[in-house]
Amino acid sequence: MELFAEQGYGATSIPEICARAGLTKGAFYSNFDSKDALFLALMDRSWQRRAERIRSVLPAGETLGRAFEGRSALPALETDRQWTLVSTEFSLHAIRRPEVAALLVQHETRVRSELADLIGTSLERAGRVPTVPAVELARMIVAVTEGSDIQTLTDAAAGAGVHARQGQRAVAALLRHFSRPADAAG
Amino acid sequence: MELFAEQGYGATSIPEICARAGLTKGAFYSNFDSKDALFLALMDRSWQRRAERIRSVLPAGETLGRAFEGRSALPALETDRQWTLVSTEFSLHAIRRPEVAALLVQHETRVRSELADLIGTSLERAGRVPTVPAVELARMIVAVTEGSDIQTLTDAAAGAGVHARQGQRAVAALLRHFSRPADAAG
DNA sequence: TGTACATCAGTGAACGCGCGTTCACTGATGTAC
DNA sequence: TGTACATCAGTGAACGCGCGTTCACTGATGTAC
Repeated sequence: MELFAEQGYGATSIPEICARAGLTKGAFYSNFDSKDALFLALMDRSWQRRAERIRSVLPAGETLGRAFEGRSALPALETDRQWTLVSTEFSLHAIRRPEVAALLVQHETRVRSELADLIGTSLERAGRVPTVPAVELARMIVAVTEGSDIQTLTDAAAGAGVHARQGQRAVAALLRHFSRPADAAG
Repeated sequence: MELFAEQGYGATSIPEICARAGLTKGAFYSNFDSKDALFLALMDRSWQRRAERIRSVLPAGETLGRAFEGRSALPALETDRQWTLVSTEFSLHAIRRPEVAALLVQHETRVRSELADLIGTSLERAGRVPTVPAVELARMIVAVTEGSDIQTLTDAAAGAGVHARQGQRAVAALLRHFSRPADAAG
């Protein structure tokens, strides 16, 4: 993960990975068929970890963009440089390889449906109901979050003023725009 | 561009580039100092072309998400596979190299300010005014568009049902949420 | 128009190095009796 | 507890190949007179 984040997937060689892991190349091939197989295994583990982290953090409190003056409860997950770099790289990898894309879509579908539940709960707690299917709302929220994360990291790398809050503002806007008070008409 | 889109930047070798271009490796080194230098030159040209295309398409009509029942005029730029792959790859590249990030931020700043003008014009035509600085709105719109483009390409690669319109809906929502009728109070 | 020279993008051979991959092996750990 | 064998993650040497980079060169195009 460190090397893929620092240098990119394609630019990282198997010998480099082995050196960083403190193992020989033989050990690599006794565990994985190829660099691709390692990438898949790595992402699978990362997905599980991230899912756990999201599950443990999200219901806690901290609102994401304070969508409804603190009454909604989608907490912000701060931009994680390594995760953003590697998972974006993996998305590109998947777009190029249909069989990998299928795995990624499967994972994203799971994440979105969990997030949709959470959005439903949050809105409900704020006395609102979604006006589009919650999974579609989840999809838009993920899109704007990922796009913002890359912007944030680019600005940070350039030493430019960081606009980290903007992603959260956009998420709050989407939550509000695609929901209405529970007692009002659609 | 073809090779970078198909295989990724890091995974593409200079001899491959030369073979595709029908030139020898010597010719490569007589034109560029390194693969990085080629990437920069390529992006610079792509940025100019894309800027021209945006300028020529945007004022035409076709609304982006039909934000205000056709009265606003931000046309949709359909997702361009090669551009999305290569420019995302370039963003990752920039995040890893501060001096490249500076160039990218410079370009993005230019694009955002042009887009901000366009947003201002579009809203005005719809009898509305932005409630946040138009460049911030532009930033959010770019974020959600780029995030959606990657989702769209991933879904397409997996053969899953495509949700290409969702990015546009989100953009429309942001435009509406961060503006108000020109004659009403802020 | 014709000759002489300058320029310079592109050639192609050469180099050493690190790549991906294979494979016979070692040696620590687990199991059987 | 002690001995014999099985397992298997990891070793390290070996291989041929393609990589990035250099460099003396060619030959088409442009300029001077």
